[in-house]
Amino acid sequence: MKKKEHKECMSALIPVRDTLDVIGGKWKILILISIWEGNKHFREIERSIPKLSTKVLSKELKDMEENQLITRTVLNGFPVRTEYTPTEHSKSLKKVILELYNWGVNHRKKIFATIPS
Amino acid sequence: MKKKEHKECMSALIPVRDTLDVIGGKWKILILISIWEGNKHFREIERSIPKLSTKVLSKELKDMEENQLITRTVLNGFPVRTEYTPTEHSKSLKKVILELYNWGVNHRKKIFATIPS
DNA sequence: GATTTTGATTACCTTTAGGTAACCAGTTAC
DNA sequence: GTAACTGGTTACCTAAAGGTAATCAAAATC
Repeated sequence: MKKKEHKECMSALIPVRDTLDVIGGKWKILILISIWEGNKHFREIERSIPKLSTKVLSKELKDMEENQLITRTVLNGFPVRTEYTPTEHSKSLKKVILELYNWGVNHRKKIFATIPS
Repeated sequence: MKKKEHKECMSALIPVRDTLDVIGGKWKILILISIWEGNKHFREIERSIPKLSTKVLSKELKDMEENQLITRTVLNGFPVRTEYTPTEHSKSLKKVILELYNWGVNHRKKIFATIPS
């Protein structure tokens, strides 16, 4: 028997990994949506997402700022307020999330159509 | 100052989570692509993906079978062989992955265009 | 003057994902 | 008979993600 052949997997998957890193994790999409919906302040965003802790929110907001999904502005006022606003770039994610949503809906149909057989 | 308003985030995000669970993780997409490319046997798939261990492959193949992305067939022969083949359902993921890829490519452009300023 | 609100940071713990290596039975080639 | 192939399983360990709770300063409210 001759040696089995196998094809090597290409690593042009880096951009796919990048995208999954940006929107992956338990909270990132929820936080993004909260900001898209108009929540601007730290506590406002925190309270809009049940069970989200300040620590995680703080870390995710930094990540999202680095990834240019949001802009952080410190307003000089008496109780110093910070504003988070979505960038134009962030909005290009809406299409991606919609795609994930559509596939997920269809997948549920497939799975539930087969299990109760 | 009146009580700040904040909007609650909807949880129609379950299908998005589902999709991320199905394609998330370090290896799932690589394994899928390997099978799409024609690799059918356990060791063949394993060798096509550098650094992938048998334990992780074994677990991921089970997950993928449950999610109806692949079909597992045991061929009764002398050295018992097992074949993994992609389902039609799995192919609907190609569009999703392409979408992730496109966004990732564009995201890299954005990020690298800003950092060396 | 004590508490509450603002936007956080820090230390510590738990949970999950993933990695390492040994081992199994059956078969075939050396 | 011994080595290597087939398709896996098991026990153990590490690393990363996430959760809990305390703390911070400055200002406003009670």
